[in-house]
Amino acid sequence: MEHSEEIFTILKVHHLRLTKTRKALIGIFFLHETPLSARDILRELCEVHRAVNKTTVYRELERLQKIGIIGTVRLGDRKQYYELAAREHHHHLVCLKCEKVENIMLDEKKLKEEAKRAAAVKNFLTLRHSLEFFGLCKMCN
Amino acid sequence: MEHSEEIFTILKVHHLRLTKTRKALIGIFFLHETPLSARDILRELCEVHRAVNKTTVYRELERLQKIGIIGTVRLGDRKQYYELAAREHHHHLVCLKCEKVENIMLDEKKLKEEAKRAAAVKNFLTLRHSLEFFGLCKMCN
DNA sequence: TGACAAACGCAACTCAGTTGCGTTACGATG
DNA sequence: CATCGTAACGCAACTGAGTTGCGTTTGTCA
Repeated sequence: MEHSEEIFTILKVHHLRLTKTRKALIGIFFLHETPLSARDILRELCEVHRAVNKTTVYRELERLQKIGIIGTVRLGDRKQYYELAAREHHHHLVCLKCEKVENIMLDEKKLKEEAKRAAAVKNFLTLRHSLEFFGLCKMCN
Repeated sequence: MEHSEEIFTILKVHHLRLTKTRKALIGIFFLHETPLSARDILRELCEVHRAVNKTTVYRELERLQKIGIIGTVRLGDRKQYYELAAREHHHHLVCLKCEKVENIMLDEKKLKEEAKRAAAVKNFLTLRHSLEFFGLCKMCN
């Protein structure tokens, strides 16, 4: 949790207070390197911290996203998942059996060139992309 | 709708009857080349055809998916989208402003190699992937 | 034409996320 | 240290996508 300090200053800049809930919530993100759902976070907050309302969690996630501390991903189901934005750009391997998620780093140069070329034909300006892989993890295949 | 005939034989093989609703629903997919949500389909069915219940639409979509006539995609929101599986493998450009969706074809050779290499390290067996691009379309930028 | 299974409609439900509103508490200022 | 404004909070009620159970209707085949 050595990066917490700089996060706390980011919060200050945005006039966000350092409440117990917020501190605990940010702490949780440092304990996991794969994306978490609102439900995951709510459960973990209530277990290790104290009872927190789901509305608070959703509002907090929205705020942290807005100031760029966390980012969101979709992993095939209808939930939204959240992870620290500071981590290096990566993609996800999602196991269809046990639902475990792993991160992978890809050399995307070729993909980006190709995507740029294809999108340019349609006059489309790409701002971001989502790329996830679904299959069977080490334990499940 | 020239491909309808072969679809009808696929239905027969799977003991699926040729009901008015089913025929109309399949017809709708031939009228659109970009993915449709259940709500889109329900609306269009009720407009051009007749009142259909949403449960029927969801069950129908599930059946057509099971026998491989349609496939599903996620486009960033929490809805599921459906499109004809027979179409060539492609990806989507999603406009963040007007929400319009366009298809693009990509040469994925390099991406596939790279993904295979990265996944192999984790002993992960990739079965499918999702790759969508988000940005601004021709009209919106 | 009758019978049987597939298909259907309806109502009630789940699950993720949102909204309105009244209350609590952080932290800046005096 | 007291106070005051606003950020943060909890609660209850809501929305929107999708699901389930069950009783009724309708294709299809003998």
